[in-house]
Amino acid sequence: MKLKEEIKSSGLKLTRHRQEIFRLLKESRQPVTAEQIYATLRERNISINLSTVYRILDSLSGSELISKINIGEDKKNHYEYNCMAHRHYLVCLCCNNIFSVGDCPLSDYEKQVAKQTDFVITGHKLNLYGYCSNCKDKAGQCH
Amino acid sequence: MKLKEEIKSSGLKLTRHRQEIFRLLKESRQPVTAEQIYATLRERNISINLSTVYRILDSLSGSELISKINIGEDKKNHYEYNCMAHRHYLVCLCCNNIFSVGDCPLSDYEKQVAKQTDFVITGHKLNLYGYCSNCKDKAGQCH
DNA sequence: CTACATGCAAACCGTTTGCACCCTA
DNA sequence: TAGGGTGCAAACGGTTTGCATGTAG
Repeated sequence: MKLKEEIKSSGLKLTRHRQEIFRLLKESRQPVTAEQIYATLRERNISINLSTVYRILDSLSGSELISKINIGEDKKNHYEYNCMAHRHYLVCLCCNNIFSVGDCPLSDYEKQVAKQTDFVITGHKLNLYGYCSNCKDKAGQCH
Repeated sequence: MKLKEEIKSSGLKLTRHRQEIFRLLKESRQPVTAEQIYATLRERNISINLSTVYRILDSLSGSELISKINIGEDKKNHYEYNCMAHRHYLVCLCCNNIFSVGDCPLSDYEKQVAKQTDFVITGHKLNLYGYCSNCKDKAGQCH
């Protein structure tokens, strides 16, 4: 489905800003923050307010067009196009970029923990930390 | 080692407040937030300021007596006695309490992802979500 | 024309910091 | 008594909100 239809069919009004943000997320290979989106749009001479960025991210998440992810290292949220797949994240401790990983080794483990703890387990989050291929050689010099 | 010695031997001055907070964490079966610590101390008629709680949590973490954990669901940090073991967390979506889990199934997976992505992986965080044994029956009624 | 989108400024909430005073070692 | 610990109030940073105006359908 085309970008515009995706937005419309989720019941949201089609706005210049919504299109730009949704496109940006759809084309980005990595989850990004509200600030990053804001900065990118302004570089492209698209005038927008930060709170509008947040509101748009909210409405797109509400319609499940994108997902909000909470890595928790810094306090900033990240957002990515919602491909409807279960994902894990790879966080670079040097450049702070986040990469998505598709496969998941955990279904057996969930069952095992459920048994041990008497929890009903409904999901999980797994983040891996390290140094990406760009940063691995300068690991010592990072923040 | 006794509580007081643990604090002293890490180079920190021994204070009423530090003792109380460290003891509270050591005795708690669950990771807790700064606010929870603050509230508990005041219930016990120990007068303290929230910023002091944060400062003590900072210094205890700095000395590795406790660890700071960043679950990321709410934006609050949690703290727990540092048992020096690698841990994962079980978060109850109803009462928001956090439980620690000891065992970890991920070392093979780390190697596999490292190969696929050309990352140097240094660690990971795994959180499981669900309903604890107290809450599992009222899952529908939670926030 | 109406309901939702937006800009702006102010509020929010968890956490941190500056400064004056206090107390442990 | 010196240097770290503490209370208080104010700052901080990411995010949210109230209100007046703008715009898509």
